Amino acid sequence: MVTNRSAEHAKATIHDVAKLAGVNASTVSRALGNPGRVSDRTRKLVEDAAAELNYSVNWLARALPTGRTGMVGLILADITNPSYFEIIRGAQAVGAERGLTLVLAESVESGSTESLVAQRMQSSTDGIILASPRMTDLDIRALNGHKPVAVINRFVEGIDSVVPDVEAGISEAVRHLTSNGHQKIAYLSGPEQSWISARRWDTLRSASAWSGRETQLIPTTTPTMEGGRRAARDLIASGATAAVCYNDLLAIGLMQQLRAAGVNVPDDLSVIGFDNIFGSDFTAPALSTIASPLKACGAAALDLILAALSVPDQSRRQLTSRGPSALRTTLLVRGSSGRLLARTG
Amino acid sequence: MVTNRSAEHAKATIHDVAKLAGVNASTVSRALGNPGRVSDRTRKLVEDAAAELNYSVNWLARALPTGRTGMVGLILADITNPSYFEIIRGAQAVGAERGLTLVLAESVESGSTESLVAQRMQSSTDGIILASPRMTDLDIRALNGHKPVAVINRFVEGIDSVVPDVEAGISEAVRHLTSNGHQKIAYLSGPEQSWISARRWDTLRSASAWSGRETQLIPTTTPTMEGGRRAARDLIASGATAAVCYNDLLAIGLMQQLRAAGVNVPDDLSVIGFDNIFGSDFTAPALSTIASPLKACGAAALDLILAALSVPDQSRRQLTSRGPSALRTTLLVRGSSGRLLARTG
DNA sequence: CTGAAAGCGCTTACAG
DNA sequence: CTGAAAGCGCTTACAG
Repeated sequence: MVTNRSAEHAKATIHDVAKLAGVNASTVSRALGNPGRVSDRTRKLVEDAAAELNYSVNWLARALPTGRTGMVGLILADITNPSYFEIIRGAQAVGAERGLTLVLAESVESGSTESLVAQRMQSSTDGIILASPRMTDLDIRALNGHKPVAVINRFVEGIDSVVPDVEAGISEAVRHLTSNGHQKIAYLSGPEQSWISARRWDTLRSASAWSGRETQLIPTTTPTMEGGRRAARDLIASGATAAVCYNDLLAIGLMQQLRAAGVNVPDDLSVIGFDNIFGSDFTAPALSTIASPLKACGAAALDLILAALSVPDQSRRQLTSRGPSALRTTLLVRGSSGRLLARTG
Repeated sequence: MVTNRSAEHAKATIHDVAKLAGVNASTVSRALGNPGRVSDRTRKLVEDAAAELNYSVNWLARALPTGRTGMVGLILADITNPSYFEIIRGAQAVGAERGLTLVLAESVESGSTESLVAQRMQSSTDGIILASPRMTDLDIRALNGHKPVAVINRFVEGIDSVVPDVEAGISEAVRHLTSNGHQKIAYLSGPEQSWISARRWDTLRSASAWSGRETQLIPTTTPTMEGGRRAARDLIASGATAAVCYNDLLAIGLMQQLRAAGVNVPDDLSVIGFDNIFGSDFTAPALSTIASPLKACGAAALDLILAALSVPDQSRRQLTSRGPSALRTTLLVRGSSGRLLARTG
């Protein structure tokens, strides 16, 4: 198969339409953009000419004078990680609805490349959403200088933030574990630069302390299944009978390695994940997890950008929730957590 | 928390840099863009000024005269579907490497909205990748008029196409099933407009016929887990003892419903999926599936765009492969398929 | 090597 | 209601 994509008719511009319709280019612009600021007759004329020439606006060119690109950037730490898919979906859904398209980029878990990518995106987007940012508060605030920025899973002073309420889900989890006889709870942590991981750990620790339970931090190398597998040894050595993980990927990898090591879940050890990602209910046993309203977070972040765009120089909001709300986390008890059997001591 | 995002210093332009450096704007442009076409001394001058003003190029403005936006569009049928994640990853990876960023959009399985979205994207991207397109060949060719287009999972005459070789995986699957005693094989189909689904069905049918096996098409409503659940009844009624599914989502949903109906997989019925998506090995039993090199497809598509961009008006290529190659499909036998036990008869 | 000019495709006050 | 002009921030022949 051999074909040529010839130059054909170069794309029609506003001037071609103007010539065909017998009006000025500025009139074409108005007829197409602000109908109502033009007579019905000329609007019809222009529309017909545009249709005949198969004209469609050049969004890039429009963006230069207006300053509006119609795109919003979404930067993720790792495109591979299914936790982000729901965030993408949520943002994409409200974006599509409001005529905005998403521009995707990835920081590969690095604060500096995140900074770079964000800077590059800045000129071609109307705003940027940072999902689980790895860059410093300072850099984030600097970014916010020219175009609105919204962050997910982190509070940054002066920046629109959407953070699900972790407390609800974590205290449910602690209650669930304590009522099932667990005395020592481990936390498989996320990346060092992750604000939300620190937050989850703090919350878990205080909730456990409040119930008189011991707790231990188990560091991990990466927030992936591989990271979970590698942390299994430390977990077993810790003597904890339950593990709450920074995310489901860690939890799933952990379960794989535990099984390989002959540790039964949940009889010997309870495992609880975070996020309720796609597939977390496929595992055997199905993974208990603290569901995070990821989709709602994505949607909320886009809403914040939209709001900042329509009312510029306004005070920033921070979205989260106490009590029943779209942004609460909740515990999903499935098969991987429960009463301690084998190693009760 | 209340802060204001003040106007601050409006973003520095090339003219600000020019003034500070004491040169003409065109010189700044050259110094920053084509170093070498400028004296070392002025280059240094310009660079210092740019650094002092924290100047960074406006990509939008640059795109207008050059015609290069630095973005490539990727249109998916359904962002929700994990099958696409690897395509995104593959494209994203080579994009990042070559300084291109991905713009994402979704057609929600509709040819007409796909067309619309593609048209809108056209002006702000250097090229467009259609992953499993739902639009007509005609529309795709029209799209290709101005900017390069590449399609994945479909052959379109005159358009760069990347299609994994389905035959390898499907004939492996048929061999696997026949050697395990299956006489009748069903195919749970994908969307009507899906070229690749038709292709898979054709291939399955002829491979089965060649082995003297019967085959039957089972239509589905949507290529999702829900669609798989809904197709279970028809499958059971069909009398087939093995089902090959258009994708893993269908297969996983199907397995859920079969279990609910008391049908044992794989003893009563073998199930084989397509794609090897994330989580397909979490199921119990783990899903046998025909792995598609999705990531390689995404990367290949981006490569084709890049090639078309660097050598314009060239003849189009169609990537696929016979024999050992990055674009072959292969059968992954896991727990959901095997020898017929219960209903052998 | 560098400056001045024209232009990329659009929008938007400003007159009339 | 409509036209002519200026401008968005950049690039790139064209002179010199």
